[in-house]
Amino acid sequence: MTYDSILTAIADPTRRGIFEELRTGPKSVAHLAQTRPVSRPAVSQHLKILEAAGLVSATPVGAARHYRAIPGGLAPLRDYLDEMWGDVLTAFAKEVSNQLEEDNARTRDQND
Amino acid sequence: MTYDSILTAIADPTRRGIFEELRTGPKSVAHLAQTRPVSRPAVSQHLKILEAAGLVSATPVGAARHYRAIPGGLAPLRDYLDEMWGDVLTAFAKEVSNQLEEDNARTRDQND
DNA sequence: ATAATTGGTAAGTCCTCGCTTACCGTAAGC
DNA sequence: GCTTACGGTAAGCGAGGACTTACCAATTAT
Repeated sequence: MTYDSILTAIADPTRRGIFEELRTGPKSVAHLAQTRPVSRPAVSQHLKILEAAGLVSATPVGAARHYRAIPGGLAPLRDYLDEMWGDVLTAFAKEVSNQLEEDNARTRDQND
Repeated sequence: MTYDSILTAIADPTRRGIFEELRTGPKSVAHLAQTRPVSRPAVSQHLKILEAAGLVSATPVGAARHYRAIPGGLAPLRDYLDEMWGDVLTAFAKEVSNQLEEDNARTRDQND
C-alpha cells in the first residue's frame, strides 16, 4: 500500500527477481522456486511480503495458487519519486537564481 | 548509477530521511546529524552510500562539506519502474484478451 | 482410501548492515 | 604556534532478515 513497503519489497534481489518474473504473466509457487536457487518456502515468504506491499495477488487454481503482478502496484512509489524529483528540481532552480543574483550584486559593487 | 544501488540506498529509512532533508537545499554533515537520532559517523556512512548511488554530491566549504541532492539522480530507478509498469500492463491486457477469446469459444461450442 | 503434489507456517541458524565509540587528518580561530 | 570544529575511517557490537529443515493442511490422482 504505502511506498516504503514497496521499497523494502523490491529492494531485495531475490524478491525483485520474483516480481520481475511475474511481470510476464501468472506463475505457480513451485515454478518460481524451480527457476531460482532458493527453496520453495523461501519463495512463499517472499510472495507474502510482495502481496502485503500490494505488488502481487494470488488466485487459487485447484491445489495450486497462481501469483500475478498487480497493474499499478508500483503507483505509490512512482508518485513518491515524482514528488521528490520535483522538489529537488525546484530547490536547484531557486539555488541557481540566488547565485545569479549574488553575482550581479558583486559585479555591481565592483563597478561602484 | 544503477537502479538497484539507488533502490538499496533509499530503502533504509534513515538514509531516505537524509535524502529527503537534502531535497530542499545543501546541508552540512553536522546539521544532518543534529536533526536526527543517530551519531555523526552514521550520517557520514549513509552519505557515502547515497553518493555512490549518484543521489547526492558534496562541495567543500572550508572545513565543512555541503551535501546536496543531485537533480535527476532518481532517473535510473524511475526508468526501471516505467519499464516494469509497461510490461505488467501489456501482459495484463494480453491475458484479458485471451480470456475473452476463450469465453467466446466456449459459448460457440454450447450453441453448436 | 491411500498416496502424491501444492503451498503456507514454525523454529532455528547465519550473515549482513546499521549503529556505536575511538581515532586521525584538515581547516579556521584564538 | 595551540586549540577547536568539521568530517571521514576503523573496529566491534547487536538486531534484523533471508535462508534452511521440519511439519501440517488441502486438493488431485491412482
